[in-house]
Amino acid sequence: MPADAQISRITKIKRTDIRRENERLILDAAEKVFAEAGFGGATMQLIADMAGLPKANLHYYFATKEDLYRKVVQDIFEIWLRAADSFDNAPGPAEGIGAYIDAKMDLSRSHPFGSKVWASEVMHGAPVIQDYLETTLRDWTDGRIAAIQAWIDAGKMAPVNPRHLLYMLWATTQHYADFGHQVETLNAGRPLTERQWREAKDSVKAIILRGIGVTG
Amino acid sequence: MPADAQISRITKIKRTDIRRENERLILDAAEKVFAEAGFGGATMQLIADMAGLPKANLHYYFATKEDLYRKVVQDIFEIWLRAADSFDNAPGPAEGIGAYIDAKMDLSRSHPFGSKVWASEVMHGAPVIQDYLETTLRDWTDGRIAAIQAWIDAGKMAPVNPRHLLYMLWATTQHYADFGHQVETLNAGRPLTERQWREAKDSVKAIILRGIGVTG
DNA sequence: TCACAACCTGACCAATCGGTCAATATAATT
DNA sequence: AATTATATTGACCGATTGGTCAGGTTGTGA
Repeated sequence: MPADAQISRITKIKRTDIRRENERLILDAAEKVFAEAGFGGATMQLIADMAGLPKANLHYYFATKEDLYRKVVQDIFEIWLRAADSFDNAPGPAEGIGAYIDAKMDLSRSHPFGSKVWASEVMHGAPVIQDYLETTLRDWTDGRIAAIQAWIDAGKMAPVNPRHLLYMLWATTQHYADFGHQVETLNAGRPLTERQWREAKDSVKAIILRGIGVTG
Repeated sequence: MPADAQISRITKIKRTDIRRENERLILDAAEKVFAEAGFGGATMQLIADMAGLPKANLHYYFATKEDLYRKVVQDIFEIWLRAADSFDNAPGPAEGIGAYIDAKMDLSRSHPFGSKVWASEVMHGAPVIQDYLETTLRDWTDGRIAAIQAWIDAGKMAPVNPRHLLYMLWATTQHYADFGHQVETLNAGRPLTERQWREAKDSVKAIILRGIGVTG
């Protein structure tokens, strides 16, 4: 019975490992609780229970609830931005936008909690990441708008408003995470299967790519 | 100075008027506070202050915070469903879906708080309106899917997956309410002008209608 | 005018919240 | 082995929360 304990006690546990592992435990639990209850509804006690640590231990690693929340939101934002790499180095909209839709849809599936935390943060006026919106996100958006406009000027796609196209991409792909519960309810209460996820991705890509005048 | 008071004191105030007016005051304030702070972050005191009533008065009209919240969510759901009328009695997808986009976009503009409350409710697992999702919403969705499928079968639009088309319509139109703060930030921090709202609606309609093979 | 019902509200309460802290245990360093 | 830095935690605290209630005010129908 104490076999596990024996083993884990034998393996050397370094200081840095302890910190890294506990911070990971806490951040994962926090992401889930913040997503399911919102910032106001989340409690440090609930996060502690889910992380399997005493509440006081959370405050050892993260001074305040807001600090913990800020870290969760920032982590999500970075993952979210990294999906934008799909956009770059693409010869045309079919590849660039197609790959971006795939990447964002995959993120909605793999990081549903993070997506909800982000949505909640923005919905409540972005009290924590307002500066990111005004700097990083604005720059990123301007860059992609320019890229899309270049495709339009090159005759590679229909002359749609690039900004609203971006909004449509964000909204549609994140819908499958943020409104995942609704999607699941309308799917006989069952999560989307592998096949259904493919169908969703294909449907979104088909409508949007045709919508911007790109033949699949 | 007490002129106003005089006037309002002269006009007969009926019992039913009092109840109706106060419930309206409370519901409007609640919708805004729930939208901006979430259910957990909202406080009865804050709602009371915004409504200009003592906190105890709120509990006279709504027994609990959850009762008040439930009423807010149900009201939004009905308004939300009513926008679906645009869909009906339409000869084809160009009129039906075009009008639906217009209606939902107008709702995002006129009822941004309600949209956020709904989004928040669904994101948190629909603890209050789960039964509505399983009955009313499911029926409504099935009906529209059948209508879209009929259009497809009649050769009036491209053979896209009707369900995912609906999700795209919901996601895109509500994005302008739920992520309104982000949209505003990316618009130099200013709310969309009348002209910009038209541009948004036209862009969404253009991409989607072309995306489903309907020539504008 | 009167009696009743609806409406109003300051004061209060138990429960829960985020956060603190002193005491202890564990690992790293010398 | 001794010392120091890091990690752990139960117990605690002031503040805030949703909700209650007794006692008052106001409208209404007889």
